[in-house]
Amino acid sequence: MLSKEMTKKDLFNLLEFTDYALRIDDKDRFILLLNDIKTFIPFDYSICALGNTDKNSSYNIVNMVNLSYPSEWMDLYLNRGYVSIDPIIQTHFAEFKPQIFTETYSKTRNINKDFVYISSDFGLSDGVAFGLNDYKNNIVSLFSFSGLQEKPSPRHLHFLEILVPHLHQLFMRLSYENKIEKMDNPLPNVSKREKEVLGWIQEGKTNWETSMILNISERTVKFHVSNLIEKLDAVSRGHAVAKAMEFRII
Amino acid sequence: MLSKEMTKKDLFNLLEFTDYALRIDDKDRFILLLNDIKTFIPFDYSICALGNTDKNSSYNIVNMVNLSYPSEWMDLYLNRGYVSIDPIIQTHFAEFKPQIFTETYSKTRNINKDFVYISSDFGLSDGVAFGLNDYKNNIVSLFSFSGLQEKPSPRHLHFLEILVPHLHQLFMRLSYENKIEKMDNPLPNVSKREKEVLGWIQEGKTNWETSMILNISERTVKFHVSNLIEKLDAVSRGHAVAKAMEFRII
DNA sequence: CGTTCACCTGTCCTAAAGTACAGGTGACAT
DNA sequence: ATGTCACCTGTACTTTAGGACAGGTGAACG
Repeated sequence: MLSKEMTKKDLFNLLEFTDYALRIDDKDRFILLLNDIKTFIPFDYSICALGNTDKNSSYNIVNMVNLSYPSEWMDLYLNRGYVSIDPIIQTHFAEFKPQIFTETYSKTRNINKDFVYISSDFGLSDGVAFGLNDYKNNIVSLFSFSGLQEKPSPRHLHFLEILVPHLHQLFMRLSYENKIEKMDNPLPNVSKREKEVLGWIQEGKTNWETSMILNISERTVKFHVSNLIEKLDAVSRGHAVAKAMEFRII
Repeated sequence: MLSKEMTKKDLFNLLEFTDYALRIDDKDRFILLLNDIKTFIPFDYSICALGNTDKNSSYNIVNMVNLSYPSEWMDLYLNRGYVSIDPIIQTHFAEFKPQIFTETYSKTRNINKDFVYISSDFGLSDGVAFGLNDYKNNIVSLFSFSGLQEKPSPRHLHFLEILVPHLHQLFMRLSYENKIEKMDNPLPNVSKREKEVLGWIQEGKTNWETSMILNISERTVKFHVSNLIEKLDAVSRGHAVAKAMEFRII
């Protein structure tokens, strides 16, 4: 698959890109990196999402990072529930292969005309969508680049083929580390003292032991634990620790 | 840093390498990948390790994967505690930069002659050591390639400079996911039923609720919980869940 | 100056968790 | 055939946890 159209400089740039992808550790730099793809493929808008796929072959988007899609379009998209009629999304989670928007649109029957017209109005008429399927964890990523300044060429697709696995891994890593907030799922706001208490619960300390360690009364520890259980929407201290660990609060 | 000595084919191979590194998901393939580095740099022996560094600038090796170092040498190395006198290790965790064995040896004062002679007997007289420092998590990786068939050239070092970050990330990921067993820390052997119970504790269920779910008596649930607490070296159900999550048993 | 919020403390009571001791079964391997 | 192991169950008892009350302080902010 060593394409002749790729220059040595291209390959070097790609290699540098993969190196950056390893080192990035926050959402902001992730966004900058995604923007850098413009040096390979000229596009105006991009967005990426992680979707959970479960056994009954349905999906739900758990994470979405909008880089540059117009906010008016995003509002429309989310409010009108376009996520459930978007042919790109549907095809992505069903067939799971790279797509060129226009090709998918022309293949899709019963397509929602409004969706196509309005997206076209926003300059999103053509684009490419790529992603990876992590079968082990039932997670699918989707990277969408739209507002292309030229028709997607095999060279562009080849670039994406190389880049997307790195983007996928990076996106997964940042999501897993809660560097990217989940949709409709803001992290619980746990205070400093509560985290301390949580830490000692995690170590298996009883309320009394924790009270001795922190030099406060046992009652106060119980108070913090109660608040933690409520904040974390848990039913017991053990549950609270488990959820806090899931959220990577501790 | 686009070296002229690098051919287009080299860059392409490196790019393919980075792609493989993303997809690997078990220790065996990790070892195969490390072995593939021979196509870039000819060596006979290699080994890699992860070390924990704490505040007081000491270190301790937590993970080690020996690919091809002679087992007799490894036995000697571990039994005689060479890890604490090995100049390569000491320099790695102190100065933290790529090393060429012979250079480090010549710079090191009070060097243990036995160590150098014996390692030389095993054909490990020259080699290169690379690694990355994850300051955020206080984890350092070390990749050591020895028994070089030629003197390490700038080209070789450049290859490693590109490869090592990918190896580091892969090694970290597999260790984190417990795909690579920790040294002297075998994973507790938790039975299937115990895992079920553990899962429900994690969900915050009480013993009685769990007994209803699993169709067994509450006493039996308590029995399993007790065994879990013992196996996981915990002091309470909450602690057991926390430890199980750390070990990635659940 | 009132409001909000993190933090702290108390009593009383019930529901869980956890421990000690003492058993039983069936599967599978040496 | 004896042993090991995952799995299951019981009674009786002590310790913890957690909820329902009802308060307190000091710091920050508008």
